[in-house]
Amino acid sequence: MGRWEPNARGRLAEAAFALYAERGFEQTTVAEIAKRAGLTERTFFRHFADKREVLFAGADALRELMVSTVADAPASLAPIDAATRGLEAAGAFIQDGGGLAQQRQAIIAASAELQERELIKLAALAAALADALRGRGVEDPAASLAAEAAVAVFKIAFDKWVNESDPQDLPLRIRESLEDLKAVAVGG
Amino acid sequence: MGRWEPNARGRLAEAAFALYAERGFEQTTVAEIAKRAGLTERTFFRHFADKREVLFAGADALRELMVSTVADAPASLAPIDAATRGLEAAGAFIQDGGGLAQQRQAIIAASAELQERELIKLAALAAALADALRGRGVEDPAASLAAEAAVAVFKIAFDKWVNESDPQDLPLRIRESLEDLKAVAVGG
DNA sequence: CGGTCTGATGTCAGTTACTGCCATCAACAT
DNA sequence: ATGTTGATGGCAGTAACTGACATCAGACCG
Repeated sequence: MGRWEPNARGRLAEAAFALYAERGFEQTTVAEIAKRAGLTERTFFRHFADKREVLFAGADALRELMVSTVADAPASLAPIDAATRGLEAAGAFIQDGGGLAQQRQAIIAASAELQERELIKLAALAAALADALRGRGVEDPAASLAAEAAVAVFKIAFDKWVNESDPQDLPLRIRESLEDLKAVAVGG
Repeated sequence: MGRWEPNARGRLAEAAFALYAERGFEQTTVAEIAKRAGLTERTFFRHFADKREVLFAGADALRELMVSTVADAPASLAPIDAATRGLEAAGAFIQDGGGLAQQRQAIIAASAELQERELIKLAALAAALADALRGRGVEDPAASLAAEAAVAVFKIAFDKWVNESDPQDLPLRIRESLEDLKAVAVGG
């Protein structure tokens, strides 16, 4: 047996998640999280850059999944459709999380601070998607606009999906929202 | 002469702006801002909710301008075009700010914290635009999608404009970006 | 003219997020 | 055995905020 219980990071994340859900993000102190995980405040900050970041630990992996999906999408696809393939892949992943996304969303929805962090993660996602599109030979501003539009589609689709009583097919909601956007964009 | 120098709020904003520009946002303390304005830290927090908010004091007025412009736009306009009218009005206002927008943007671009705040202001803007569109009889999800797409257009257009050596016609850039988005959206 | 009230500010103590620095000590390598 | 390493603890310090109370010029009132 090691000197310490294993998986300190996981225990911290679990404790934080539980406490944020119970009392809300602002009403939870890092000291409480650490105590619940059997660790100290200092150790929390060695594993997570700040009190918010613990809820966004998976964002990098999700972004990489989206980027590689876009990179591997058929070259025949238009930029907006290629970007949406990335969203669908992420959507399928999120959906298989066993309700974690819903709990996480409830926590975030209750805190303006957490919404700020969520938004900057989505902005980073848009930037990464734009990069991936440029890698497919799409020029700016089309690449940036397609990426931003795709993220908007994702936001709307996720919001619809997460508020369903029994969230089912997120990739489908994404495709639906993309069609809605196309209809809206032709507009006048 | 009054008991205190007049316009405490304005002096605080000016001091904050100058210090953020000189040393950067994170390297500036609220105590320094207050001292430069001839006031105390406590007074700063009576005028501004937090250290970031001082840079976003005008956001409400800008949002109201956009919302009322959308509400007053010709009923014949498609949702995305009505929303863009709101953006153009805001763009004209920003452009008349005498270079303030450029300085402000340079400060924000240098700080992740400030970018987070900027993004949540833009999200609030999208929500307000969606409301205004619903007031025009546009149903969801078209209202939300048009609003999100419009804000994406604004982001791209503003970014292009602010990085020009001699920023000229922001409303024009917005119209150009809207056309680009329409071209991108028809896609596949 | 004198009293009272108000609103903007000051003062101060307290909480909490976060950081830097050094100590500890099991596990591992040599 | 001995040295090194890596994850953790402990502790002091900074700075963003917050709540409670004091102050006092000017307005208002009689």
